[in-house]
Amino acid sequence: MENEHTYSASSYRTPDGAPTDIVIFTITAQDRESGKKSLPLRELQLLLIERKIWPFQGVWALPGGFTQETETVAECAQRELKEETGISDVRIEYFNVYSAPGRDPRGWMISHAFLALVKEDLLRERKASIDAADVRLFPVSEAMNMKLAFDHHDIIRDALDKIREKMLTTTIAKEFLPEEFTIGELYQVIQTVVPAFEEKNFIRKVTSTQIRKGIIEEVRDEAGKLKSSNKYSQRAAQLYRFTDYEPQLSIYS
Amino acid sequence: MENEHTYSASSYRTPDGAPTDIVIFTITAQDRESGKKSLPLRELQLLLIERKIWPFQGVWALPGGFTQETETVAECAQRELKEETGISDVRIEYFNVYSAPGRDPRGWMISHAFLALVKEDLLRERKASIDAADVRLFPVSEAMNMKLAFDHHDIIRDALDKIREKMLTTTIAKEFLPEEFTIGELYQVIQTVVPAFEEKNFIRKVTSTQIRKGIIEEVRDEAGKLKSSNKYSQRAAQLYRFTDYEPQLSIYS
DNA sequence: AAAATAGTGTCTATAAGACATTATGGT
DNA sequence: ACCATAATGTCTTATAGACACTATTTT
Repeated sequence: MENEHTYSASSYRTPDGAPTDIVIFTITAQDRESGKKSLPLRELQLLLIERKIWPFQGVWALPGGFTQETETVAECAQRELKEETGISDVRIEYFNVYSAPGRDPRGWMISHAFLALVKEDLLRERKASIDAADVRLFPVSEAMNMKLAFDHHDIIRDALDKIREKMLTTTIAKEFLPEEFTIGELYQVIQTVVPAFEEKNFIRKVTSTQIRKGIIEEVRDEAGKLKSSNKYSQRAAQLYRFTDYEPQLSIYS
Repeated sequence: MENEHTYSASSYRTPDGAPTDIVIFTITAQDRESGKKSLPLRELQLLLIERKIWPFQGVWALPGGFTQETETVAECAQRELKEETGISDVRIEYFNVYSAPGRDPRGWMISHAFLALVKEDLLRERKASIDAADVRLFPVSEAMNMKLAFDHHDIIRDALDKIREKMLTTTIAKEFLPEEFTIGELYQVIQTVVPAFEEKNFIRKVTSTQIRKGIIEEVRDEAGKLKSSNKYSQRAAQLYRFTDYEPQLSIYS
């Protein structure tokens, strides 16, 4: 009877680990040197850590680590992110698995890749951990030309494709923006992630077109007066916030 | 020097396996009894196999099996699908990982779930394997009310959400249709997967609207004359085929 | 006044959306 | 003649797309 419950596959070769890798994107904003008020220069960056141990000692890599028996891979990603960079309370999203034989010199490792978009200020809390010599942001274009550990080059490429698609089809732009923002900031964030994006009448589409009307809404103060900001420009710009509405896209309607 | 290369994590607990599960959807078409020509009744179905061994002996489950060290999880899914059901040359797509502790009584198993959409006739080649007492199609609504092995209920629910989304945002409808099809068939396939889908002027949108114009094209015979079919109706309907064009959707443009 | 960003007016072509109407050919 | 499905006509309103123009406030 007990023999019936013997799991025959247990005598097979089993994986040597189920690691997670986390691709953290952020958009940095840097004020331009000209004394005048103007939109800051924005750049898409990602977070890497320098490996202190074999394999790929001294090489930059994505944060991540090994899943434990008592947690899901998503919980592992949250935990490792906290341990290695000090970042917590971030919405991370699973996007792919990497299982090519030989991808990890330590053995048979099937890695689960997550991505997260965080506001720049959250990264100020980052710290070097005992496992990493250093933690740093790199511009995405620079990271793609660096030597990276494992197949992290592929993982970053896939993550980038994914957020480009999501930037245009969902409201993830909000992950990069403050609660209240101007149309100019929103436009700039979209273009930072998707450089090819260009819409001549952007302000009209996003505010007055029927199907998109609900995505963002004007911010008003306690008295009900429209709230604006002249942080980036001489003329004050109307502030907006995202609503909870997520438009449903379709190629057939 | 050699000690430096010792993988310290190798002394940790490692997973007991990296299985794959494959959700195969098909749409069956059944002619209506009325002698007259009319559109067939279509139904979304999925393929399950009955387990012959512990755990969940005698319970219906998704096809799948254990990944080997020499293959990727995607290759495993293709191989297991072939072994258990006889289906090959199908485009399968990875969609999620299932890693909740305790999800598999055999031990710590992190499962990788794939989905595939196949034309009904491909399933005619299916066969019972040595591991499965039986292989059968079930209507999705019926499968969701059955007792299923492991967390396959969750996997199917997620797969269903995924194909509903993809049915409206990509051209996967082609996976369910013959090379040449009528607008009526296309409409019916979309509605079979997404019952809520309804478009009054469907034929016009899909054929004459600028942005969608390139998705499908009219089929012509050798002489260049428009080709039509009266398979489902008295009046012959124009035949169409999908092009290679995949529209890029955006909430901002 | 110049600069920099915000926002509106106006025009044309195209698309959406609703419905009624016509077309075709087998039973 | 009737039926089921295919396809078009017609009308109103909404959106796309282009581009010139006006608005606001700091330097």
